[in-house]
Amino acid sequence: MITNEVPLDGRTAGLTKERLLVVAGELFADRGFDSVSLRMITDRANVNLASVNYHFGSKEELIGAVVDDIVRPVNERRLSLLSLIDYTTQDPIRKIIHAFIDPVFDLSDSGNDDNKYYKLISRCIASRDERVSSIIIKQFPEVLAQFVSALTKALPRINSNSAHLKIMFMAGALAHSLFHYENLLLISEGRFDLNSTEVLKSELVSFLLTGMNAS
Amino acid sequence: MITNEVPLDGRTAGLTKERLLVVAGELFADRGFDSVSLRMITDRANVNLASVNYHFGSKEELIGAVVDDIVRPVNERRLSLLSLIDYTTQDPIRKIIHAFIDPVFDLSDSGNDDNKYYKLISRCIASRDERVSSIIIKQFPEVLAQFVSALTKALPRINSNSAHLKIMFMAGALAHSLFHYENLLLISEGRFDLNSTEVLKSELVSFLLTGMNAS
DNA sequence: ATGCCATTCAAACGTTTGTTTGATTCTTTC
DNA sequence: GAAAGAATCAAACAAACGTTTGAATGGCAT
Repeated sequence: MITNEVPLDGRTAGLTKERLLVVAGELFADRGFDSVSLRMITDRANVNLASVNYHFGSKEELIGAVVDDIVRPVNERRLSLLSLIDYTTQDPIRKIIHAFIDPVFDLSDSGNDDNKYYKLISRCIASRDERVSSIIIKQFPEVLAQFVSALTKALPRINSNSAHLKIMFMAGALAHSLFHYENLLLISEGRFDLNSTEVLKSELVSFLLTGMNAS
Repeated sequence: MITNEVPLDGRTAGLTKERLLVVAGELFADRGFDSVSLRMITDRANVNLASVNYHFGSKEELIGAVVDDIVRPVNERRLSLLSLIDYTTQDPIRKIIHAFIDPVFDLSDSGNDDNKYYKLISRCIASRDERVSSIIIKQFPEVLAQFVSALTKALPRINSNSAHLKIMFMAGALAHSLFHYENLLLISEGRFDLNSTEVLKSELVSFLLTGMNAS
């Protein structure tokens, strides 16, 4: 047997590919997927235009890689946190909510509030772009089903329809507030003292907590 | 004085412009603003390609007209409903919520659940596209401020930050659930008996109602 | 040193995009 | 009926896009 493993190892390789992922993520977060051209990405990354197609095959696959890179770990962490919940203890609903939103807030870029990860993940969650949502949709039914199941355990009286909808409400509130967090700061012109997303998070949790318990 | 009013009256005029607005709205609702080309629009509307630039000046202004046509009436109706609230009576919060979401649900296209208006307005509300959000942002601070004020009247103990955020949570939950309503039906493969958006609406109201009252 | 292979590069490709042009058609007004 | 102006039309425009090509580069094993 020949060692066909690791065909592209780390001589200088991986550097360009990595840089493309990072830069593309930054630009996508700021301007969306369509408005960003490959030339913007490769210029800013100081790599050749053709390297996108060389390393990823197409722009669509680059988008897929960027989206998957940020969405997959979030969903895996969500399911992981969800599986740890002990429904016999107090306040399982609060834990369900944290299982859903914490992996998103934990994407924080070293406490920087102008966080590219926040914008990018909220763009992904709320995306109406077919190329993006096809990736989300691929993972989300499993996530959705698990959270519906968890909600049913925590609230035996809830029906499936209601549980599904409540998860969607939670996803929407999370994505929307996270994306427009900056705008909120601007609109308020200083009157607003949300000096960190911690305030946003705690407000969101208490909002969702009571909402989940709604009849 | 000459009658310079009504320079373009209704001989045959207005027909093409109207048709463009309608068709563009349908296509934008389905595929987003970027993915839809002027040729798709003019072909489906059976009008000449150049008529977009003739009647609207540019694609961007067409988008603006479509968005404004659906968003402006909604926001005006919201403020109108809000101004009618008597805060001395019972349950003012419920009325605030209805003032925010009813004008959206009332866009219903003759009871048709596959509603282009729902998709379009939720695309507008949750849009991360600069061309769209610039229009939304132009109107929203006033709407936001009024609803924050209303919330403060109904809940004297609430602070401004919290009120701002809760309005955003409401907007996010509304837009997200409305847009993914169809997907929810698909994912559930029939187990889901949300046979009308009425169920969605009532679930949303009760979710928001308790959320608004959260400490 | 040689051959090999992954990577990079400049250049060009073919499409599609929004937009503009100039002629034509139609309606209204005098 | 003739002049005027609004609206429509086919055609072409320049620009930007994602993609492909073929040569050049560089490191590594033989």
